[in-house]
Amino acid sequence: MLLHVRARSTRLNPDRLFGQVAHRLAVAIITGASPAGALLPNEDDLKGEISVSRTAYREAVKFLSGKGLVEARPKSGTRVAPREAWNLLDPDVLAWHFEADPNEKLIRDLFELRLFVEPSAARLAAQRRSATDLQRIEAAFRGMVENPPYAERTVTADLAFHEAIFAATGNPPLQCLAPAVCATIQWSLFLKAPDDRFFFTASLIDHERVLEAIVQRDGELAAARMSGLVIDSLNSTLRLLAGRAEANASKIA
Amino acid sequence: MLLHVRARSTRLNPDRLFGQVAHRLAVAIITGASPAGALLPNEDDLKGEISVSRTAYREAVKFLSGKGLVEARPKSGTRVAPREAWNLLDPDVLAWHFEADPNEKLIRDLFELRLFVEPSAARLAAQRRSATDLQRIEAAFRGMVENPPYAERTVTADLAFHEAIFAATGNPPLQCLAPAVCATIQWSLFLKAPDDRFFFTASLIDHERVLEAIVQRDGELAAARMSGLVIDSLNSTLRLLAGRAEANASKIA
DNA sequence: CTCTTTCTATCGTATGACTTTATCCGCGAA
DNA sequence: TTCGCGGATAAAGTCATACGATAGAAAGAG
Repeated sequence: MLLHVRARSTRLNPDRLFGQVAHRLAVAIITGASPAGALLPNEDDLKGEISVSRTAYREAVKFLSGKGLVEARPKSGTRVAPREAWNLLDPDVLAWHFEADPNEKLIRDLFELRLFVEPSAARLAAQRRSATDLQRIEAAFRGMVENPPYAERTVTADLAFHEAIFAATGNPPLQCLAPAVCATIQWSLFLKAPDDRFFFTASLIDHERVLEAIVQRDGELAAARMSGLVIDSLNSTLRLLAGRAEANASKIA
Repeated sequence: MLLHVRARSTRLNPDRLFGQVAHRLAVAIITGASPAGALLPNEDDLKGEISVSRTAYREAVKFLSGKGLVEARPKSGTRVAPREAWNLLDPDVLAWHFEADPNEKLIRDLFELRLFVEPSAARLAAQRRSATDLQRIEAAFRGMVENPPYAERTVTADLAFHEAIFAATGNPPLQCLAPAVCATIQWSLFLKAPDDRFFFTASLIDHERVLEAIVQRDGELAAARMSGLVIDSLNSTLRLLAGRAEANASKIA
């Protein structure tokens, strides 16, 4: 199941050659085609596998090593790092994951993480938001209302809504979780795209209630409502995943 | 105030030349010596500035670009990325931050993040821990008890304690926050090192209470106690920071 | 069988040439 | 004057090649 959900803020330029190499290697690693501890194709041999110079290859490896996916030790070879070392919160790594192996466990784990951080972020946002923070959140919400359900611009607005809340916390390390959260949302919305409007309306109401709490500067209320939003979103996403699994099962039978 | 707290799990090999270059660039960026949007020294010009080949320099840039610190575009040059793009949760970036500019705001923000995620992590750990998970947590706690306060091994055990709790959640994306949490702890312990034993004993009790709740598989209790632990730790760290600021102020006066 | 030496494969670094691309700037048309 | 087009240009990107350093394997000595 290969999905092409483009990451919102990827650091990898796919136009560049090294970027393509990095992408190929990353997908191979994440799918498990190259298991942990496996040696990557030798820097000289790789000419045969993929026609690319050592320079481009090495730069790709450096890029991946920064994300913990590979581990290059002099002379002994470049090895795939153990899964624990991967930076699963990195936007690129997350995007590759969704592309390569978007299993339910990952979705659940990410929603779990959302459930831990987004309500807290909403609380802080309600307490600390500046006027411009609020404008940004409101503008994003309007974008969700004024565009058709599941349209490109609606999704963008949804992501902007959540990102703006993180931004309003004034906590840069916390804000670094925004890309991961957005990637999760984006992927779950992608699943729903062709679905009926019921969830969309419900989600809209959830968002509005969070916004309202932030307007009122009511931190606890904002946190509680954000919890509700995330839980609703998780439930509908899981239902769709179950539907998919069912469809696949019947297709096999 | 340059501190040399070595990061627990850094991906950068300081023995290698490109690693040193990456480090230099990173510190310059994080301190603000190279402000956002600033051009990095030209790939050809840099020969004059630092005596290193283009290859090594480019690999350093690739490494940093993966962490969002810089952004290279043909013709326009390699620029320092805006602060929002930095991955502040990356172990390397965090380590550079502590080394370059360990200001109080960052500490507060990181503790805030801890306060959001660690209690939740402790809850999950209590609910889901396996026997081996528990052994790991207990072993770490023993390491804290059996070694002298603020000794190298004690600090390591403290970090291992928190990391083991994250590991016990069985949620890989959540586990990716462990390095950031550990870096925070490590830095705060570094501050306290020469300090009296009162905080240490208090902290030990906090840890023991968390452990106990996890043993009992009481999620809510574990979460509550972890909150207490983090808050205690924050308070003592802030007190020490205040003490430092005072000392500095009186030194100036 | 073990220890030591040698050897080789592989990464790290350096260099120069060439390619691609985005920006700038000037020209000409509307 | 303004706008749009296109070429010049500078900088990053890519490639090929070469050499150094060393980890780990293989071979040899005891």
